[in-house]
Amino acid sequence: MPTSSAQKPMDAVLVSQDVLSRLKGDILDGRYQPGERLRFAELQDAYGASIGTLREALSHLLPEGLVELDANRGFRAAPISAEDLRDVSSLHVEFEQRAAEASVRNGGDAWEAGLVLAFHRLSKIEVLPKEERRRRSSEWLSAHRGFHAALVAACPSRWLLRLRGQLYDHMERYRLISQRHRPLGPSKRGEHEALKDAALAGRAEAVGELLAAHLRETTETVLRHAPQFMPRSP
Amino acid sequence: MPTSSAQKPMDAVLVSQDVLSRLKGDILDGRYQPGERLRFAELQDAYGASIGTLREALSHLLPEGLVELDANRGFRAAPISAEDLRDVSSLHVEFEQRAAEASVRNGGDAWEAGLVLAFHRLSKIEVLPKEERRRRSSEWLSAHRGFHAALVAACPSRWLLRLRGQLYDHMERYRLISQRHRPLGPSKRGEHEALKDAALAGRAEAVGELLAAHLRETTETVLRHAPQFMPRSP
DNA sequence: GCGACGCAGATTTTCGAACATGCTTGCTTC
DNA sequence: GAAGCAAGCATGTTCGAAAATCTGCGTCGC
Repeated sequence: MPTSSAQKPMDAVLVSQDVLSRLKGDILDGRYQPGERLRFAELQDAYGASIGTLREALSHLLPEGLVELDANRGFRAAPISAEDLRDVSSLHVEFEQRAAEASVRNGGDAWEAGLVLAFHRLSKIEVLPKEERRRRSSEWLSAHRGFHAALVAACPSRWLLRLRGQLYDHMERYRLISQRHRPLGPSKRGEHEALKDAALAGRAEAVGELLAAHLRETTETVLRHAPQFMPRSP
Repeated sequence: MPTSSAQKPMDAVLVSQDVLSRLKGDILDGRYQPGERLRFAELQDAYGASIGTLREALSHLLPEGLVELDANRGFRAAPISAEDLRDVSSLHVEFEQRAAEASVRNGGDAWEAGLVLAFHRLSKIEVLPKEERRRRSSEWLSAHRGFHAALVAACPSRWLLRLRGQLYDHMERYRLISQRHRPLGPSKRGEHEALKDAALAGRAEAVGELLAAHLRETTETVLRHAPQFMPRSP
């Protein structure tokens, strides 16, 4: 059941786009239990859109693998499993690494500026005390996403970026779901800074290795807490 | 403009699913010009479904990258370019190769049976004279898709398979679009047979290499004819 | 003559209601 | 008492029309 969808403003031009981004955010947040049925009546209350519009948004999420549909039984939030997590993670690490290395090798002034800006934004939140960081978690989420996006932004392969994006979403979902069942971990500001510095120094291979380690550690943490929120044993 | 959507029966339980598969097929076929606007009035005539249902199907195609949407201006068939083709192709070759190798190493009896069956179905069409093959191209298309799907079916990574599928679709689109501007090439029955034999013999690496060569050659052919159907120069 | 304004017409976007389907419950029957 | 059936309810699916938006064209003013 949806606790509440925290977002309220619609910056999107289209209602369907607005609903889509809020719905997607809520699924990534774990506001809907994996496997939980997504009933239109509840969705209408939560997002204030008609059934048709909701259907459109859910159909968009279908090929991304965030919801599932069985005929005449409606939509469900996609299930999770340790096996799926390992699958997603291993591909995500690889893609993120490849995209980042290509990005560093290809990046120009605009890319550097974007990276510095994104790091600054993220850093400002990560230096705060743990309590404050927890309160502003949605801000951190957006900044963190922005930083990693900025890092790979100069990758010339549009398709690598697109696929990376899909995998990033699913990893974020696992991360957020697990975070509801464990205390907030320590800030990773140091790792992000090292990433930024190596990237600006043009050390593509170093960036790739730092990134892989950074991501793998996160996956390990999530897997370690898996028994608390996963369907069956890992 | 849609010449005509050849399919007629709806085997799907849901109208929206039926419309989706027909629409997707027609876009892959190049029945809609890349970049062409997809007007609801025409779509209603062609598929006999309401606007809402069509919108649902188009929304599904959005994250797959087969259509694009700009606010209040409707949907368009995704554009194509030589650059995009090279991007899609290089990732597709790699994924197909990795999935196939993993599949061969992992495959059991059911996989072997499926592969033999799929090859048989494909082979029966590919041995026909060129004229006959041209007439039954949609049958060949389905059989060809089935063969390559059977080859990678035993790959244990669901995500590798999913991403491979997305790339396969886009490559098929380029292949079909280019085929409207060039004569039908020679049958590739030999290559498919070699692929099947190597796979059944468990020679994973050989399968990967044969497959990569097989796919790269197709891409080369398409690129060679690119000036005839691509927006600007290759 | 040129540009801005504004009125149709066409098109997209959104909604609410009709229709179909699946599920549950209570009844009947063996 | 249990199995099978049927009616009723809940839910998903599809449609057609209303509201909002854009586009093209003619007109007016400078």
